[in-house]
Amino acid sequence: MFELEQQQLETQIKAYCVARDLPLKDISWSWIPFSGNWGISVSFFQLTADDARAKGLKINVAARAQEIAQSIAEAMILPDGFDRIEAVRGYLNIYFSTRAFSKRVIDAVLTERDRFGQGESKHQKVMVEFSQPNTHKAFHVGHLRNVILGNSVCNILEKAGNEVIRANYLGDIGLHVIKWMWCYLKYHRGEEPSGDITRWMGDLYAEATRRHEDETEAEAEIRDLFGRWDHRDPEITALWERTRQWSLDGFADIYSTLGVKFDHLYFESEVEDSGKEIVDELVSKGIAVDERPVNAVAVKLDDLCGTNEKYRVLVVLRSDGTSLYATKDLSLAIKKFEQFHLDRSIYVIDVRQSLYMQQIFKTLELMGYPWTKNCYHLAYEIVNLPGNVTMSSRDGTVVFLQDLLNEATARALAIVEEKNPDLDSGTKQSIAHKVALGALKYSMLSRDNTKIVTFDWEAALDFNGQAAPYIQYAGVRANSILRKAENGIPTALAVNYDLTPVEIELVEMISRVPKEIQRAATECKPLYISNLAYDLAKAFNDFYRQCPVLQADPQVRDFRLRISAASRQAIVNCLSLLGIETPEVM
RNA sequence: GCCCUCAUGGCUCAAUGGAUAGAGCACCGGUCUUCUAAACCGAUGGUUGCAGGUUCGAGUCCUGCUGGGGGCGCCA
Repeated sequence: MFELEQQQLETQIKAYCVARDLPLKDISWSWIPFSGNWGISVSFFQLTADDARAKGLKINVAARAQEIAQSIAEAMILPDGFDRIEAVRGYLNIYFSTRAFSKRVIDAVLTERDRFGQGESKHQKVMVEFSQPNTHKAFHVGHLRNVILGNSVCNILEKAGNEVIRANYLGDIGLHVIKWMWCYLKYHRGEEPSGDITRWMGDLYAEATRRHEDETEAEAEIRDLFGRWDHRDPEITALWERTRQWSLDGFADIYSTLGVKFDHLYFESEVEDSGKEIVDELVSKGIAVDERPVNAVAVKLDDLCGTNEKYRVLVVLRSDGTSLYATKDLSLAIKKFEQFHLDRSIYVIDVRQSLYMQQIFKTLELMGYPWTKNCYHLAYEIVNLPGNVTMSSRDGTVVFLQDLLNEATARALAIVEEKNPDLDSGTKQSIAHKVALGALKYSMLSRDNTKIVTFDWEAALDFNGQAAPYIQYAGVRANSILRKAENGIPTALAVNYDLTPVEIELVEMISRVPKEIQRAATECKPLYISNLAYDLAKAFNDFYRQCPVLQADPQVRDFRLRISAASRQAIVNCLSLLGIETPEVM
C-alpha cells in the first residue's frame, strides 16, 4: 500500500551503500515487532556478513550491522508520511506518520469496499479443479475439506488478480457405478430417492459393497453388467443416465448449501474414449509399452527418465482394454488446455495421490506438451477421526455433512435465541446457518494444507476462541456501532488526534490485507487469510473495549466511526475469501 | 527396500531464515448501570522429537536417526 514511499527509502539506502562500497543485495522489509508503533524495518546483518567475507575481515556482525544502521539513520532524509527513524540492534526501523498513513489506509478501504484487497490483473487464466465427487456414492466430511479448500483457493486467486475457472470433475462411471446399478436392479428396482438424495445414494452403495462381499454370485453378475455397459446396452445406459442425474441433483444441493459454484463440469464418461486414443498415441510414440494380454499398457517412467524407483510405472490401460483413472486424466489435462488456453492448471487432490499426479505430469511432459510445467498438484492432508482413525463407510465411522450441519445449526440457533430473542425466526435461522457453516469452514482452513485435520464433534461445535464465530462477532460489533451512528459514516477526513496503540495496531492489520492476499495466492494457502482474519478480529475487539466511539469527542468519534467501518469491511472481505459470510447481527 | 509427509506447552494449532516462539481449548482467579459478555483482563504452562551441519543468525534450510501417517503395474 506504500510502495512509492518504500521505493524512495530503498533508493536512499542503495545510494548510501554504493557510495561506501557495501555489497547490498535485495532489501526485504518487514513489520516492526514490539514497538507499539507502525512502520517498516530492514536488517543489515546479511550485508555486514557479505561485506566482511568479501574483505576477508573477522568482525562482530551484530555490532557492525548496528553501526551501519545507525549511520544510515543519520544520513536518511525521510519522505513525507514518515515520522521517525532509528537504528535498533542491527535493524533500521522507520516509523510511519500514523495520522497520514491511517487516513490513507482507512480511505482506501472505504473507497474500495468489497474490492479492497483486489490485486491488479495478472493476465493469468487459471483453472482450479476441485471436489471431484463420485456419483452413486456418499458425501461426508472427508470430502468437505477438498470443496472448502478448493473454493477458498479460487476466491483468493481471483482476488489476487487472476482469472479463475472453477472446474469440477465428476466420477460418473467405473466399477463403483456398475456395482451400484447391480444392487439397484436386483434389490431396489423402481425405487426413487427421497429426502437427502446423496445420503440415499450412498446408503445403497454401502449395501452394494456389502452384498458384493457376501454374495457368491455377485462378482459374476457385476462383471456381466459391466459388459452390458461397455456394449452400450440401452436399458443400462438409460438407468445410468437416470441414476447419475440423481447424484448430480444431490451434489447441487450440497454445493448450494456450502455456497460453492462451478464454472465448468467435466465427467469421466466424456474423456474415456479420447483417453484410449491418447493411449494409442503413447504406444505409437514409444512412451507406453503394450504388453497385452499378459500385462497392461504402461508407461515405465523410471526407464524413460533414467531414475530409480522414483516415478515407478503408470498403468494407462487395463489388459482387457478398459480404461483407468490415468487413461481419462491424461485426456482431461489436454482437453483443459486446448479448450481454455490456460496459463495454469491446479488440481486440488489429497496428498495420497502425489506420486500419481507426478506420473501424470511426467507422462504429459514426455508427450511434449510445453504447458506441463504449469500444472500443479495442490496436495492437502485428509480429515481423520480422533486417534488418527480414517473415516470408513465400511466401519460406519463416516460423519455425514447433513448430520453435522444440522447439529451445528441447532447449537448456533440455541445461542442466538439466548442472545437475541427479539429477532424474527427467519433471521435467527439465517444467522445460525452462517455461524455453523463458518465454524466448519474455518476449522478446515485454519490448518496448513499439509496437516491432517482431526475431526472432533466437540471441537467442531465449539464456537468460542479462535474460530469463525469469534471473527463474525467482531464484524457484528462493528456493525452495531455503525447502526447507532446518527449521521452515518463520515466522509474522508483528516486525523487530528493522537491514535492510541490499539488503533494503530488495528489499522496496521487492515493495511496488511492486500499483501497477505498475494502471499496466500502465491502459496495456495488460505491459512494466511484465516490467521489474518483472526488477528483483525482480535485487534478490533481490543479497540472496541478500549476506545469509545459514539461517546467520544466529535473529531475523534468521526474517525473512529471510519475505523469501525473499515474494520468491518476488512473482516467481511477476509471471511468472504474463506467462503464465510458475516451476519449483520448475531 | 524406495519415495512423500508430519513431530512446537496437558490437548488442537500459529510463527517471510531475523529482534522477547504466539494463540485457542482445558485448568485457576477476576470483569456487564457505558457502542451486543459468542467479549475482555490476569495466572499457570516451552532446552520447538534426537544428533550433527550450513549461516552473522535455525522452530524454519541440509544430512542422519527415532517415532506417527501415507504412497509405490492393471482402485479412484
